[in-house]
Amino acid sequence: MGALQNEPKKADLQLTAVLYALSDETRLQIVQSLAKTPEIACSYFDIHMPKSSLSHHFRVLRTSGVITTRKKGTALLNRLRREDLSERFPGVLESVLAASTAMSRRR
Amino acid sequence: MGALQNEPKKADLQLTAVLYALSDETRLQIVQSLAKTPEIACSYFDIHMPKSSLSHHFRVLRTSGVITTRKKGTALLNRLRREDLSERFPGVLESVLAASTAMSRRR
DNA sequence: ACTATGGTTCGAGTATATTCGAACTAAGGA
DNA sequence: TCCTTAGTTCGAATATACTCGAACCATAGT
Repeated sequence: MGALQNEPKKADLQLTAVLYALSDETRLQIVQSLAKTPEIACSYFDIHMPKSSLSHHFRVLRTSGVITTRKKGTALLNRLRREDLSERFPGVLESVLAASTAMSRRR
Repeated sequence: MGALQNEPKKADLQLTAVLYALSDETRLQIVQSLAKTPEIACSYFDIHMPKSSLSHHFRVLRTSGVITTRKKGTALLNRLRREDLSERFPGVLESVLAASTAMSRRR
């Protein structure tokens, strides 16, 4: 509880909040990883960054409604809210994901 | 010149910058208006806000590459960079526009 | 009960954005 | 030439976000 309660319900998703959450390289990187796997723990990312910073970015993603987090033992498993997002904002997550993976492939 | 030179070339468009520019209600409102008309002057919006603030938001849209601005007499005409954006980030602007007009219709 | 793991929260410092008035500039019209 | 229009730029105030160490809190294992 606590962190997991800040997730907005589907009807309360705000487009601007979602776009803001996605407008950051680190968070986009997290979202890309989540797009490849159903559920991942925060610790599973090879993003070199103090855990309090990572936690901050996960919270932004969580409170904006991009991801959902559930407890599994001692870890927190994160999942993209694909269905909710594509119902409320069809194509947004999909196209951002496509564009961002296209960009990271280019480098 | 000056303001109009800050526009990034198509190849230099940054996804995060575009998403950031779109993650604000005022700017989204501007983008929605621009989507309905080919070109509009800044003064043409019924956004009640001091002109220096409006100018700021137009600059964010301009420097991120969402809009392009050209001079026409004493006014500046703004246009959405639809083609550039959909070539670089297919579907992003389109879906954001669709979602945002859907939201503003709801209120 | 102790310890380790995987995270969150707090707090402070720094950086970045937003707001807005005021001064400026360029172009058009009287 | 003077005035107006349409917008930019500057500067300062305020607000918001990011970064990160330190302290904290569950849960799992020993």
